[in-house]
Formats: sequence, structure tokens, C-alpha cells
Amino acid sequence: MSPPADPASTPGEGTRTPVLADVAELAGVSQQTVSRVVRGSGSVARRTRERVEQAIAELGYQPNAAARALVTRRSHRIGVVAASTSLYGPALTLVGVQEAARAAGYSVTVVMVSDLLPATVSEAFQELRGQSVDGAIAVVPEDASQAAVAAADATFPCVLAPGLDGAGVPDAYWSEVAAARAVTEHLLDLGHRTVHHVGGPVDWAESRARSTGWRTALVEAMRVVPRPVRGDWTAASGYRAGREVLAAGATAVFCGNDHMAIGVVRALTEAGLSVPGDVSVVGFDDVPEAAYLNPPLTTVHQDFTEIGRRCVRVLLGRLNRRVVEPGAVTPELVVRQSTGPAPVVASAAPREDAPRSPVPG
Amino acid sequence: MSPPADPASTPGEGTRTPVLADVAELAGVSQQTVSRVVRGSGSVARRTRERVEQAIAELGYQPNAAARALVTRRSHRIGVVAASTSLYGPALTLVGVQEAARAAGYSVTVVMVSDLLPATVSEAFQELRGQSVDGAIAVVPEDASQAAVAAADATFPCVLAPGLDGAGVPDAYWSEVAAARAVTEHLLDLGHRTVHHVGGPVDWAESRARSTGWRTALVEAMRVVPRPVRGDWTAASGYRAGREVLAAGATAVFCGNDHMAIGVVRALTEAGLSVPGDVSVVGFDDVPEAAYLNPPLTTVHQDFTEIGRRCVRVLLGRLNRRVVEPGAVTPELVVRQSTGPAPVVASAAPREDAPRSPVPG
DNA sequence: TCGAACATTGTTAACGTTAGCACTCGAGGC
DNA sequence: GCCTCGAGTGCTAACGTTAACAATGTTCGA
Repeated sequence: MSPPADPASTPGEGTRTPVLADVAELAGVSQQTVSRVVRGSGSVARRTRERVEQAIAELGYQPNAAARALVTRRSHRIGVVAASTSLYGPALTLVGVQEAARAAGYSVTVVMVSDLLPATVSEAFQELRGQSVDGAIAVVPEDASQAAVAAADATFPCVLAPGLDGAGVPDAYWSEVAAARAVTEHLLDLGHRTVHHVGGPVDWAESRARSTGWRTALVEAMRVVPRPVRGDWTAASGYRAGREVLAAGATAVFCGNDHMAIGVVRALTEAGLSVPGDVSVVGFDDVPEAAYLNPPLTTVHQDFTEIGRRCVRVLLGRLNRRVVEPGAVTPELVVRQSTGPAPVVASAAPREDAPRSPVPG
Repeated sequence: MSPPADPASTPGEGTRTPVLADVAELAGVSQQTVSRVVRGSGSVARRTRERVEQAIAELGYQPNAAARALVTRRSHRIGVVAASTSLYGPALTLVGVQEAARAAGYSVTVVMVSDLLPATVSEAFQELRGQSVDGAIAVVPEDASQAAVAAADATFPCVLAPGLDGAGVPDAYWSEVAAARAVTEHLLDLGHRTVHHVGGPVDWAESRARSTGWRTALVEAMRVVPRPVRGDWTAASGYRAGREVLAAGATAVFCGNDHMAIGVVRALTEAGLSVPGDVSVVGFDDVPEAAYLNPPLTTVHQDFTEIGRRCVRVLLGRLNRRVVEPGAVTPELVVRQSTGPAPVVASAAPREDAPRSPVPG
């Protein structure tokens, strides 16, 4: 067999990368015609087109994005500002953004921020503007970013990840509130007198939505609302929080995310309590391994990828001066084995069927 | 109080974004002088510089990246090709890449691939080349990508994530082999007669490195080498694999990553076995929640972020025609509570001190 | 006092692409 | 046969920046 006869695969060392003019010369047409073929716009005779296409293939020509962006004022690139962590939610949202952007012919430039100070986030947006992206998505669903997004939006189109669209509270927010309510009610239905809460950082909108849903359900059912414990999304913080709610005598704990729930379960187990025998624990997000934990975790499933896709849809709509409604992605309660009936308090107390009476204190 | 007197924050609707010429006119100098101030190169009189800087601030000028890239032939942007999943390792590596790139004044464009076919990966690199990035990093540590990277590297500088530098086997590979050996020896030292293995996809270099280390340790200790079971990194696949090794009567299982280990532990627990009482399980990667699982998982810690940083260092070095040795990041065995002494086989058998003799069959 | 070296600034020509207009044909209606 | 129309094509001027060179003064040693 002879060596592969693909000239494009061996550009040599001194060879300049081909430009429009090279293709034009080889095909014996003007640059403009080549440009028309490349962009697929305007009318080009079939024979000419074929000749040009062959020349392109032969030279391995690829249009220069910078030059195109310069003259078009469109880079076909969108920016994403994301929290530097590898949190499950943001990571998956990014996947969705990628997917949708690529499908629409856009590439994605990511800027990660290490902290969530307003200044840092603003700076990230400035950096993106400097990179001449067409628009940006903030996957930093933080309060801090809200102001930064609003400010940056004056300069170039920006979208906040959960779907907050500049004004008004996003549907996504209320979906999470509803899901958190469902979780709490599920626990109450199991006979727990009240539900403790291990929330995420208060400055995350998601955190607040979940806490709000939990509190609302409790208040509506006229139960005591225990003081929520705050974590930072990590299992380590969940562990610490777990020891706290343990000391508070909780029988049911709703956690702001699955990782914190893992930590809570650990703290409980270490103290000799069984989940769900003694204490029920619920997470949020439904990380892929949630179903395989010990015990399999009851949690709320979220379609983060879809959230990312919708962000792109909204942003791309904005670029074309259209307003696209993101619509809500409904999170769904997934009951597994970390939740169960409330433990019978007194040792030999007869099993009550529905201990639904308002708590004494 | 009067409204804030910051003209930059309210560019209005019809205002064109300012360009070099605008700044030059306002400052009463030539474009070139402004350019020099912006780039910080060349010599500019102090007074002139101050005047220009003020004009820049007043106009909120920001250089146009596209124009700069066009003339400089440097976009100051690097590309990353990553697997579309939100796997812990790649996600964290990306964080490291981001961090280092940003520190060096580069921004990062990410292309995610949904599958790992050579054609798909090659296409991703082509797309990046079209985006005129200065270089690219493959965080798709897959065999398929290796060829694609090599091919793309002919066109523009590319680096493969674990540190494979075009030729030769990377240090990173051997580090993983060593770590896997350490795991296996740890298990053997605990008295297990052999160690079963739940590996990742065979076409991942990491997978093979880990499997190789495991096999080597077993062979050196003259133990039977059980047929490894393959998973796909997910807990679900680990669960299925767990049932297999269970049927094979394993007393020690080394998993290719933590998530599969979670699945294995689940399968074991479900079958009424205790970990580590009946079976010891080890993971790989040390995801943050590993320490809080039930039981806390013995695993191998990896500094993925550092790997990402080093990739950038190597790539940026390449851009400046320097060869930078990535160096190896040594993974470290973290012993927690999922590993313990081998169970005593016969009910009342006297406890052997070191059951190190070669296995019967 | 003169010229050389230097610091500072300006002028001009790229970089690779696309938009806008102008041009050349052949076909078809009158 | 003339005019109009449209398809197909080419020419020219941007887009916003930087590199290379040229043109100023300015300073300093001889």
C-alpha cells in the first residue's frame, strides 16, 4: 500500500495556512465567490461551486474566525461565567449549554470565578466582553451575579442561568420552591412531627428557594419550624450539620443537595442511628449515584442539562431581538429508601396510624 | 445626592462601542500611541499616558479581541476538548485549566464531545482550529483522542491531558499504575487471597493504567488474577459489576473510580454482606464525598486541578517554542473504612498470621 | 556648536474577511 | 430589435488593530 494521499494531513512546516485568496486563485475565481460558497449565501453557479469546493478541500482551507468576527461584528461565540467549583448542577448545566450552543453553530468560552463577590463576577463579564462574545450566560446562580448580569446586560446580552430574565422572579425559582414543599409534605405524610433543614449558602437563589418551600410547607401544616442549619454544598459541611440536627433530636432532615445529605447520613450513622429507621433524610439534585448510596437516597431530580439548553435558547433569541420564554423545568421528587415512617417515640407506645396532630411545643 | 456621574455605566442605546480612534481623538494623540498605552509596550511620555488612560476610562474603551487576533495571529485563547459527561476528574481538570490559563492571560473555549469516536474528537479539534485558538488541550484522555491530538498537533499545538506529550508514555500513566499497585498490595497485606477488579472502559488510558497496576501486583505476589469486570464509570455499572464479583466470591474489590465503588458497595450491602466485614472495597479519585460514604471509602486521591494547571503550562510553553516537562502528579492511597482484614473463611479456623501462600487454583 | 543617540510620536500598510455596488451576460416581454 | 430583469460574478472599501518605519524634538559628549 502507498502512503495515504491526503495532502491536507501533511501541511509541512513552512506552509502558510491557506486563506480565501489562495482558494480563489486555485479555483480561478474571485475571493468574493469563494466567500459566497463558504457562507452558502448568494447565488453561485453549480459548476463554479464545485470547483471552489474542490479547491477548499485540496487546500484544507478553514475560514479565519477572527477576520470574520471583525467584519461581521458577530463572533458566533457565547460566554459562560461559572463558579469555579465542580458542583454537579453547574457542571451539568454547562453540558447543556455546550450542547445547545454547538447545535446552533456557536462555540462557548468559559470563565470560571473563584469567589462570588460582585466585583469578581463583574470582572468576569468584562473579560468576556473583551473577548467579543455575542452574549453571555451566568451559571453562577448567585445573588451577587444578578447585579453583575444586569450591569453587563447594558453592554451586551446576558442571561442568568436559572432563567431569571432581567426582571421578575423566574419560573425556575418557583419550581424549586414547589419541589421543596413536596419533599417536606412527603416527610410530614410519613408521620414526622416536623422536618429539620440543612440548607446551602443563603446567597444562592436555589438555596433560598428550597428553604422557602420547606418553611412554607411546615407553616401551612402548623408545625414548629426548626432553625435551619447552613452548609456550603459539600458533604463535609453536611456532616457537621448532621451532628447539629442530631443534637436537636430531628427525625427527618431535608438537605439542600445530595452531597450534604451524604454528610448528614454519615453523621447519623456514626452516632448509631439508622436511616430511615430513626431519621429520614432527603437530598436535592439526584446525582447519578444517589440511587446507590447506603441507603439509596430519596431526593429531587433536576434536569440541569435542559436548564442549560434553555439558557442558550433565551440568549440566542435575545441576540436576534426576540424574547424567548425559558419556561420552567419541573424538578421531581424521587422517593427511595432514605425516608420512612417516623420512629415510634415511646418504647412500647401503640403504633398510631396518623400522628398528625399539631406539635405540643 | 445627584445621580452617579459615571458615563461608562450608561452607554445608551445608539452609542457605538468606542474604538481606538475614538480614544485617540479624545486624548488628542494618534491611534498608535493609544495602542502603545493599552499594550504597555513602547515608550510613552508619562503625561501622554495619563491623558490616554483617562480617555480610555471616560469612554469605557476595551480593545477589540477579533481585530487584535487578526493582526497578531494570536488570539490569547486556548481550546479544551472535553468529554460531554460531568465526570469528576475531567470537570476538576477543567477548573485547573481555567485557573492557569486565566492567570497567564488566556481565555478558554471549551468543546464537549458527546461520544469518543476518533472522528468526533477530530472534528472537535477542527472546530477549535476554526475558532483560531492558539492551542488546545484534550481532556478526553481516551485512546481515540490520542490519534486526533497527534493529527491536530500538525496544524496547531495540542496537548493531551494526562501529560502525554506527543511521544512516549506519560509519567502520569505510570503514577496511576503505581497507585493501583499500592491499592492491591494494601488489600493483599490485609490478608485477602486475591483482589477482584471492576475497571472502567478499556479504551481509557486511565482504566488501563489502573488495571495494569492491579494485575502486576497480583502477578508479583503470585495470586490468581480474576477476570476483571468492566463498567462505564457510573455507580449503576458498578452495581451490576458488584453482583458479578459477589457471585465470584470476592473478598476484596478494587474499583476504577469512586462512583463504581459506590455501586459495588450497594450491591454487596443489598446481598446482606458487610463492607469491610465480608468484603473490602477500594475506589479511585477520592471524590469529596468519599470520606462521608457508608462506610467511608478507601480510595486514591488525585489532584486533578493540578493536572489541568500543568497541561496549560506545557501548552503555553509549546506556544513559545519551549519544551516544558509536565512532571507527574502522584496519586496517593487514602485508607479509610471500606477496607479491612480478610474474613476468616472456615467458621472456626484458627487465625493465620499471614495467609500469603499462593492460592490453590 | 555639531552630530549622534535616544525618547517620543505619527504615518502607512497590512491582517483575512464580508457588504455594497457595479458589471456582464443570456432570457423573455413588448 | 430594444429594454428589462435576474443570475452570476468581480471590484473596492471597510472592520479595528498592530508592526515597521519615518519624523520629530532632546539630550549629551566632543
